[in-house]
Amino acid sequence: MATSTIGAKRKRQTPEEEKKRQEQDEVVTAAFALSHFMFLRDRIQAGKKKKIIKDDTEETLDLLLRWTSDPPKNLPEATTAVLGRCSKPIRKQLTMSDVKGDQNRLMLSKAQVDKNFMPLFEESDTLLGKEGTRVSVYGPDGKVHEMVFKMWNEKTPVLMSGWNTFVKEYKLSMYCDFLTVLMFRHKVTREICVAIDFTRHPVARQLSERISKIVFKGEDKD
DNA sequence: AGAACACGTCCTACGCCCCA
DNA sequence: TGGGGCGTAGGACGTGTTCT
Repeated sequence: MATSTIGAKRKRQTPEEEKKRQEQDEVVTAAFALSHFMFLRDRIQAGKKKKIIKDDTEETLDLLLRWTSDPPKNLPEATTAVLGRCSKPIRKQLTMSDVKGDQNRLMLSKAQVDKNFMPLFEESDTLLGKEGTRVSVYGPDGKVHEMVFKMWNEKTPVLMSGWNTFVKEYKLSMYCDFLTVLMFRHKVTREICVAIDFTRHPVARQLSERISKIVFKGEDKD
């Protein structure tokens, strides 16, 4: 029941297509409501302890393994038109801090950034500097958003300055939205760019360490 | 001047690894 | 086997900047 956005093209829909789309929207809305309900229930069950109940179910693992084993989807034309040297994609489940309005940042896994993104950087790039690197972020629809990619304390890679707008524009939600983040060099300008797609899954909780490891770190295998 | 926003740092939870 | 140390990711919160 995952709904991906990459490659989605706007075109006039027949009444049947429109009805089908509405049905899909209703399913997604229901998944959202269920996610929110389960999140609140978990927080109540967790009580005073801040411990978060994580999703460690085989259903979720199976769902995500099928998602990550999918062949790469088509990028929007606006992105493929400028696609130069390209990194391996990083996948990530959105967390509370990623979508919190007052944070305006997307935290990425250092291990995956080091492995997948760093080979694209050159000495002239200012990633490790205090100001970070300005990057053009291509959304699922090919629209470009200007953001800053930097390392905090030389250990935490974050995407900021514009991330908040991105979250609002695509109505991203914690836990149920999963990002595919791809870094590449612009074919003409040679600047560092990022392409972000998101896929919505019926997942209501943060993934357990076990599932994260299998699904995300398993991708590191060459 | 106060509110809102953006950014940065610190704290905590958790997993992994090593050693007794 | 289990406990202590360490590293990492996520979340909380403080501070600086901009806006009204």
